[in-house]
Amino acid sequence: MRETSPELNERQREVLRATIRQYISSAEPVGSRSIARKYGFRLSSATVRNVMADLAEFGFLSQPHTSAGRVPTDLGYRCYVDSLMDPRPLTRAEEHLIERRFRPLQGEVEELMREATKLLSNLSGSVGVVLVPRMDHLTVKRIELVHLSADRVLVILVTASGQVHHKMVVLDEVIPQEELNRIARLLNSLVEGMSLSQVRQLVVRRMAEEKAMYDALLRCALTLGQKSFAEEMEGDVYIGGTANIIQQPEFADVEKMRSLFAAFEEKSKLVKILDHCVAQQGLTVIIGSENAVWELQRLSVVMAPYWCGEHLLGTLGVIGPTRMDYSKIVPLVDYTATLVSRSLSAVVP
Amino acid sequence: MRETSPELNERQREVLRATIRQYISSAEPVGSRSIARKYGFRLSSATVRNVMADLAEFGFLSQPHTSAGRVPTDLGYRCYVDSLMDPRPLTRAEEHLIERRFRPLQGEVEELMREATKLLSNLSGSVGVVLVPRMDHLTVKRIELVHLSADRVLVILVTASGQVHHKMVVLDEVIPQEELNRIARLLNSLVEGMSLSQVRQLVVRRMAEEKAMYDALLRCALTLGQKSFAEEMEGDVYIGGTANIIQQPEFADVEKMRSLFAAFEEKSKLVKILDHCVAQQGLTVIIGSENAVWELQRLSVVMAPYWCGEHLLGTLGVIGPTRMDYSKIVPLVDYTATLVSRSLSAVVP
DNA sequence: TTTAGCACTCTGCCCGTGAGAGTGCTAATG
DNA sequence: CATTAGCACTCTCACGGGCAGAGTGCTAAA
Repeated sequence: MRETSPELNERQREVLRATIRQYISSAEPVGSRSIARKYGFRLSSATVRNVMADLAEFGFLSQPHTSAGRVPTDLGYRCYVDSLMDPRPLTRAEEHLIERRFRPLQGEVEELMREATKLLSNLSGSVGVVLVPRMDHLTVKRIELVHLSADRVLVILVTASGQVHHKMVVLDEVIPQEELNRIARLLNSLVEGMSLSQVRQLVVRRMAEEKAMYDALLRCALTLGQKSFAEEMEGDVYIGGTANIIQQPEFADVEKMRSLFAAFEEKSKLVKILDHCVAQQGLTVIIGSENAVWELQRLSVVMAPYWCGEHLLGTLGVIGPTRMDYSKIVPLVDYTATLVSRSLSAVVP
Repeated sequence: MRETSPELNERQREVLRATIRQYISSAEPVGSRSIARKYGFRLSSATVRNVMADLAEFGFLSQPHTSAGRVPTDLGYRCYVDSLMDPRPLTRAEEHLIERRFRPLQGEVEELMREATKLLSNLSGSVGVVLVPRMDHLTVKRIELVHLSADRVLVILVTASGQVHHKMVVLDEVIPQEELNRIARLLNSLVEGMSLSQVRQLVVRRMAEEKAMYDALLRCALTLGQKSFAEEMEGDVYIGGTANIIQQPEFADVEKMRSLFAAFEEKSKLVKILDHCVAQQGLTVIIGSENAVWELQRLSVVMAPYWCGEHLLGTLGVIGPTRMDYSKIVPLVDYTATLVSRSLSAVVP
């Protein structure tokens, strides 16, 4: 791989584009003849052969073995995605399909996420994922406390976007439900509208102020708050359409596939990718070996962030073989992210 | 298949048992020689051969082709599970492992379920599932109402076992949070301690009594209750270790595998099995073609119910190839169900 | 009733062969 | 000088024969 990839002339670009398109649809090494024919006979196979040899030397194409056709490298795909492909926008029908499926889910956040993975996987033929990252900048709508048993309290947190999280907290002392209600009221008046990270700061700060300690109720509230929100809430991952990836010819290798599915189950692995992807604030394509997670080395990821109002909430997208149809999937992910953002933002006025 | 399977003599039983054991561990057709050798030379291969021919005629064994070894049929496994195998109890170490992993999860129901699928899949080498069926007979601990936006209210339901469910309800009128709090208090006083199906009945009955309609608050409460609990809450399914099943040699067929994974994603399919399984009130083994869901025809299911107090909550178990190690997995599922029940029952005193 | 022996069958593997696809190189062409 | 036609070469893959191995079923002997 070279530091500055050499700029290609028009013909080289044409040949590379045609080769990759062909390979994406056929999954088989493509020879010079079939490319030459695609050109409408304007070039002979021999010429194309020469061009392809150049492209192979640049590192955009490779041969499985001498005297086989050419296959795109990750670098080739990168070039294709960055400057060669022309995105094929969704059809009206597809847009309507997506819209129709999202419409009835206004405010049902979990359902919305699940539906998004389904849509993404169905329309792309790959795996759809939706990532809800650490929720530090979600705003708190309300906190409820429910007395479960002697020393156990269930803390329920509702965010402005309608998500519900709960956590069980074990207390040192027994607090009856009546008292819990008072504490909840106090807690709500303190934190409503704040982001979670602000809440965490607030709790720490107020705990430090010793004068707070004279108010038993406040002390209780702060202790509870600390126990509930001390640790960062880890992100959630929705995933759908894993069955799709089994068919892909690149997954004949059973062991590769096993480790891939194991990775899908281990959510933390997927959150890793997210971090890489939230950094850039727009649609991102990660191709094969560019991926930090080794189980995904043979896969590509197309992800786009989605928003709730002006808060970045998470990212969603598609995981599939590097040989995926980028020109179709990129607009799909883009549009889905837009619609999910719109749905989420509609709830908080 | 015969109506009354012929009772086998001791030798036939011995041979069948040895054959199935051998096949379970090797996954290859087993010949008469290897069985004869296992016997400690008490029988010649020729004799075993005759016995196996009988067993094949009875339908307990079959041959992939003439002059190959024998393979157990579903009927053969059935016989093995019912009367041939001797369950191999968990080792102390395994029991402790399970106990240790469950102990810190007292009351964290969702976590407990997830951990159970992990344990089941790890220790069995197959897929672990936990099914929480329609929750009609869960008792209500508390209901909370949170005002989300103008006409949207989030209804949060906490069960006695510590599960949290929520649902968004769209109202015809705007109800401020203050009012919601009053409604919630009323609702709680009405339904605390009832089962969900009782709540549903109550709401219907009270709605019918016209006199209730004069009390605006009560009317609101009932309307809300109806909207929240009208439809049966469908069961939830936790599933883990799907990666395990990929390695199994019986899943070389890609299309079979794809449809299987699609079935795993479609939870409703799995709930079907549950129904079949809750009917019998103990540990159940469903073998291959006995299964009603066609995607699972080549698989076996070992499931056991678990309880919260004296209420049957759901079932959990293992899905794997028919060639699974029943004598180990049956005790595993049994013990796991016992421990999950104990954990769940510990919360509600 | 059990066992030894034997002929038979079916699979899986190795290996050589040949067709097919595609390349790289060279020389001819516009 | 870029392009093309031609050709020898290489590599894969599918096919088929041959062979070893495993296992059976049957028969006859113990």
